Amino acid sequence: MKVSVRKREIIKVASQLFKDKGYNAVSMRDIALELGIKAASLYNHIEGKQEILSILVLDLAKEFTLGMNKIASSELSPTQKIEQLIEMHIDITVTQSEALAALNNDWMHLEGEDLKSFIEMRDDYEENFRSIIKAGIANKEIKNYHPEVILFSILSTLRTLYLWYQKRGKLDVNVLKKDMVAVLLKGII
Amino acid sequence: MKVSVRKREIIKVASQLFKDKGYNAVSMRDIALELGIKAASLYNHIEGKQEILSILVLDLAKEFTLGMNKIASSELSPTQKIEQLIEMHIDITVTQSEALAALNNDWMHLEGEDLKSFIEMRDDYEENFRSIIKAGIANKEIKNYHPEVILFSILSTLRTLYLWYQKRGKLDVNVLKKDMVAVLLKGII
DNA sequence: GTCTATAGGATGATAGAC
DNA sequence: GTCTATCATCCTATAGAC
Repeated sequence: MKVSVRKREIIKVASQLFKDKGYNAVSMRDIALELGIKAASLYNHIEGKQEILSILVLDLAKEFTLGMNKIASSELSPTQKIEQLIEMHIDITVTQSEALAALNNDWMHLEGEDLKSFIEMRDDYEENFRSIIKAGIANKEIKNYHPEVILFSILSTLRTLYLWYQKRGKLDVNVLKKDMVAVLLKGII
Repeated sequence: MKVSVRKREIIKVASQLFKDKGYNAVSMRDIALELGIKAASLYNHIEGKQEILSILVLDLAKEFTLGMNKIASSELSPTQKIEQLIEMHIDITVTQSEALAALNNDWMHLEGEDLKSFIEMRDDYEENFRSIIKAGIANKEIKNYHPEVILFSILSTLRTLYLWYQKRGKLDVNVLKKDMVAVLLKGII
């Protein structure tokens, strides 16, 4: 799995364009133009447009899966696990917001096995998160609301954080983590 | 502003396709196929593909703007205003999830004045929401966290609710409102 | 590693018959 | 109101020269 410098450049440039306009609205010519070369030259480094999307989405999905597995299998309490998950999402948002945009918005344009394996990873991730919440409710650490409402409320905030962090990016990451954990866990009133 | 029955059918079918695949991945031929006619026939009812997107996104944006203006200018407390906003989002999610998907994911494919007026409505909406939160903090009704974190956390949950409601759609709307208001306002622990 | 040239197909939209 | 036929343009990708 060695990836050349040029290939990494292509993926990076493409991810920035995907973030703004979406996978389908970005052409190989757009990507090439940004790199100062012709579209045909891209094919010396990558197999095609699909490969760029697969790398972006699947690499990040694997990173989320690894992080979740580590946290889920730890000895922490449910609440502490959720705190760790929130912090993981914030760290990934700060360092990989472009790939996160592709994962959120363009995963449906994956094809074949790539699409299947993405959906499987996403479903596993949600199932792990759901189990942590349910353990917390059983535990009395977490209030007895509908677990799906809790899961959705936290996940949707974390998943779209990238949209907002770029605009309000001046906010210190540690302040963000502290306030975000507090708002999501303890509410606002 | 009279809209023919056929035109409404076209917009409805298109919105369902846009929701699944995104504006750019849906062709006029796809829309026509779903209606059992040829792509060229669509142009007797609509100006073009762009018009479908404009109607979907701008009509819904205007509905949000109206709802916000009514709530913001009421005599309710900041917390009560936020409750009303949450309920409004849930009602719109339940009745217009396809248009909501377009508003969330495809607004950037609007052009010219339509794009400008959408962005203006969206910014106004957020500014109104922000003011309500700040009034609540000044009021001591709402805890003194970073207002942007509170705003983002609530808005991102409400904006992506349509993604989740379709999957877990069996949940009763009133149960959803009750639990969602509680989770967002009072937290989970 | 980049180029030019081009294949082969999809796209949004129009003209004009029925 | 729908059709067939078609245009002009864009798209991803390949072949082969340099």
